Amino acid sequence: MNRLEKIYNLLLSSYGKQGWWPIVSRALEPGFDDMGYHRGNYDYPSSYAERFEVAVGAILTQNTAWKNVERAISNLLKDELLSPERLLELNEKELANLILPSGYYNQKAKKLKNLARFFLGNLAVKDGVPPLREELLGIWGIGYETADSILLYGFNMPLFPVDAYTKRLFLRLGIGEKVDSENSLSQDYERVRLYVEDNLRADYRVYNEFHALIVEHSKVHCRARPLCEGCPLLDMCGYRHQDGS
DNA sequence: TCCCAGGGGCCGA
DNA sequence: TCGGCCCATGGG
Repeated sequence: MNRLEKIYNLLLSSYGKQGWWPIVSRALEPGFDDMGYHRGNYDYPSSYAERFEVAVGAILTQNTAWKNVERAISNLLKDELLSPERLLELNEKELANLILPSGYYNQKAKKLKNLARFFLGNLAVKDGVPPLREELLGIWGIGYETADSILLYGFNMPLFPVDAYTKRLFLRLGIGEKVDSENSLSQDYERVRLYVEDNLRADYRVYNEFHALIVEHSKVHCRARPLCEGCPLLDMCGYRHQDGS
């Protein structure tokens, strides 16, 4: 077992399966909890509408707490606006107003419009065929992490999204040669992504859980101001924590 | 009051 | 290429 597999197993046994990606439109349905997290079924998303919802969420959650994203998505669902066709019928101001709780609403309104145009213009996506990563990256408003999140969580492609949490965690664990910055640089991004994909089984369910587990771990223990007491990775972490433990 | 949150684009050096 | 800045609401 390599180091990354060990970390994965420790996080999984500590926090359990995370049930990502939450599908707000299915909250409280059988197999989903009140937030839309599934209960161990990786066959979701299973429809065009659900894949689009994942992609919308991936944009709305950029540098934003999911709770606020949930509010924005609920606003769209309430008026049955969560489809490429309906989103494009809105003008940017109307859309911005609906997604206001997610922050950056003017930028994100533009991004969602671009996303909707892409979904409408790509017939294969309608049948569940994943778009090319390069296609997504060509859309204004979709960067590396958002593209990989859409492909992993929306289309079950084995790509590992690298977020700020991952870089911070790896930095503290001393993983990787030159993960020396918490800033998002494209070279750093690809280096970390390939490192994970080279060291974990190429299984979308593994990447799904690992990314979600890192987010959870980063909220509970490996926060900006770390809470090292009780950290499941403490034994293998070289980070000098300041809580005296 | 300040920090942080499941980033990305733009611009000047 | 890179560093700095902008975008913005909401919770702790």
